[in-house]
Amino acid sequence: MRIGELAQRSDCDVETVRFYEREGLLDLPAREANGYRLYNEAHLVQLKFVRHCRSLGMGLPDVRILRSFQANPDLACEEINQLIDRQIERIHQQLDSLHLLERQLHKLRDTCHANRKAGQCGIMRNLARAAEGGDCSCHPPAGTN
Amino acid sequence: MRIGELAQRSDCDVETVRFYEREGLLDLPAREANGYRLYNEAHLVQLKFVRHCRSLGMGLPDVRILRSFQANPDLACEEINQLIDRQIERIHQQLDSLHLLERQLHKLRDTCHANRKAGQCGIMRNLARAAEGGDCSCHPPAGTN
DNA sequence: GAACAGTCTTTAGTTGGTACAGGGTCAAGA
DNA sequence: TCTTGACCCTGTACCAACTAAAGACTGTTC
Repeated sequence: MRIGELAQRSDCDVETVRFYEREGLLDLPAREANGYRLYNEAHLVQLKFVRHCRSLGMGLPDVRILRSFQANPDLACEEINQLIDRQIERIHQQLDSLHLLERQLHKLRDTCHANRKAGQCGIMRNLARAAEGGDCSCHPPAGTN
Repeated sequence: MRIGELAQRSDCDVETVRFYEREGLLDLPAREANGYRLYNEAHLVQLKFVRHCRSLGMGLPDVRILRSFQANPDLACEEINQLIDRQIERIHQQLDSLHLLERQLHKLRDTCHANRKAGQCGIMRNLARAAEGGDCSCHPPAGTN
């Protein structure tokens, strides 16, 4: 199949396929006489594998590592487990900081509901107060929660 | 004060200050005879304002908008409220997708605890099965939860 | 033969900075 | 006077993971 069909069957952009090829995440395809890339079912499986890993939030270096484990199935899988554990840890940290951010934004939002002039807006006053070194609603000093 | 002091007092990198200047987020400073930038306290407040907004996850275009409201305090603040509401909505969406990701990664992780060969590793087999079009533990078909 | 879809390579843009390279400035110490 | 070291300057390249576009070629269809 050509690149368009491969991309369509893997729900992936044509440009992205070429990008993965450059990044060494897909085996090089054969070429037709006119230079067009020619893929087989194995390429489709490879590409779906990469997309699946990406959908789990893995970076391309990690995907590359997992691909090397596929190529060498006799290696011990401990590194695979650690790799997944690192993803989980990363997600946890992101969740923590996003939860904090959510609280901060809600506190800030609660300082203005009316439709006032910007100079009287509680949100703007909060942001300005913080910039001048004072306390803001979104980042209250410890113990004031 | 010079750029080094400004950066240090705002807990910000010198390069970042110059970057914000290029991006139009800081008023242009005066220059000493030798070309060094010369800042005043107003610049420090501006910079802290920008950093505070960034710490709330806002993008630079949104910070630019808030700065324009500071410059025009007579404008209606409705747009400010909407801007904050957009941040909150964005955070909510990120939280949702991260929660989903977390569940998926935990399910995947649960398929291998032993130290096996990569070819027998439940994680690798799951990822490979998904790439071949089958069901994986991390993305179970609807209703199989 | 002309339109149009598909493909090719190469290059640049995205976000919010970070990191040089290669040079100038200035005060303190030998 | 020379040198060291800290600071500053501009301009450019780099990061992730694509995305888009320029400019050219191929292939099918009417």
